[in-house]
Amino acid sequence: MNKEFKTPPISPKALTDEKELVELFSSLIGKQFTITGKTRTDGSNIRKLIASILESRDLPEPAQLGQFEIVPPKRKGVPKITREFVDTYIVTSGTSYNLQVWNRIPASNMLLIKYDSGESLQCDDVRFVFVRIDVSKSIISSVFILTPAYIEAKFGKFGKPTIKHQLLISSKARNEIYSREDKILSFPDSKKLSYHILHDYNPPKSGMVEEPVIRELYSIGLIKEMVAKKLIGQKLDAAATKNRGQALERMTLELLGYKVQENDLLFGGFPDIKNQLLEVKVQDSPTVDLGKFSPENEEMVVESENLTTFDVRYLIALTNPNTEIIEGIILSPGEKLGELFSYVSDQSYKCQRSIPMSFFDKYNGRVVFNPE
DNA sequence: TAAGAGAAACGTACCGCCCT
DNA sequence: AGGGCGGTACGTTTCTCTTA
Repeated sequence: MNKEFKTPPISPKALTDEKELVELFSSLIGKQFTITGKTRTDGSNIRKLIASILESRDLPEPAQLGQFEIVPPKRKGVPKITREFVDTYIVTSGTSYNLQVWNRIPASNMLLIKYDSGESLQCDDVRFVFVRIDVSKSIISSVFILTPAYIEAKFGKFGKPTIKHQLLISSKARNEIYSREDKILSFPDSKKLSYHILHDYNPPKSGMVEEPVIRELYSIGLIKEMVAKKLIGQKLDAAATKNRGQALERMTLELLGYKVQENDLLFGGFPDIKNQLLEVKVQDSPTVDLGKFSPENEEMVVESENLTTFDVRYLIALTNPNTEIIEGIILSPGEKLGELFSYVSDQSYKCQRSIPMSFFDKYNGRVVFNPE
């Protein structure tokens, strides 16, 4: 996408008005667009397509450097097509569309661009451009230009922001683990746990989703022997579950002697195996998605036993992306993770709003702005 | 300064629980 | 039963840093 789009317009008044955008986008209707199935790629292609339409004529005049300030750090939450204050979304099939807005509260008046003139562009000024694809014909069937206020008025408020923490394991660290004899990098349990937990195996007394009791937790050393060593070289069959995280969780549970129930497996609590205060993660890219909880900051996990994210044991399986075979394992209490790997500094969050597909169906073949 | 490598960002699918 | 909501998974794009 043209770098020009990154510069905001000289003034909010310079933005192309929505009526004109409707005209512009009308050329897209019926145009061929083939979905690759790679979500990130498709989203990017849609953005490029919209950008190409916008730059087919004169863009709004750019703001001069130094006359404005981009408020959020690293321009997080600022619409990608900043010059026109447009974000693009791709709508395909299904019964409802899950609109996910990243790193800003969509309908708020939070500042995104602050001009020296005193003017500003805010979250609620962003224009949402939805491109609806008819997947059976691989064509664009309609385009919607909607404002956050309209979306909230019509479909309800956006959900609460949900945070996602990430951890990075560099290829250097990964290779160091691969080069070890047993392919396992492990650390002792936190002090709080170490005095009480089990070092010798006894079959579990309770179900995997039940609150843990310190005295019945298996030590990291024991987990290493019973689980980690056996997992090395195993293949995570992604086809079977479509979800390798669950495949790993299942294998771990079986190795520990827990009865595996499908429902329990799908229960997305924290940590995954609550009864063992154990979180299992699969990683083949450098990024590990930690979800809502992160041991970057100490947070209470089990109130009754005073256990925190620092005590949670993380089992991270390093897989070969080509073969899906586990080639290394990290076993560490949360408190140590930060010493070994780096946290993504500021977390990202998103706000969601589902929109029934019937809404998009109503305007087939048209380009509309805040219809009705 | 350009290319390549590494780090970071984030778009979309999908899932289960909860409420109506 | 069905939709809304909170949440996770996945993996590519894109930004940024490093190196030649």
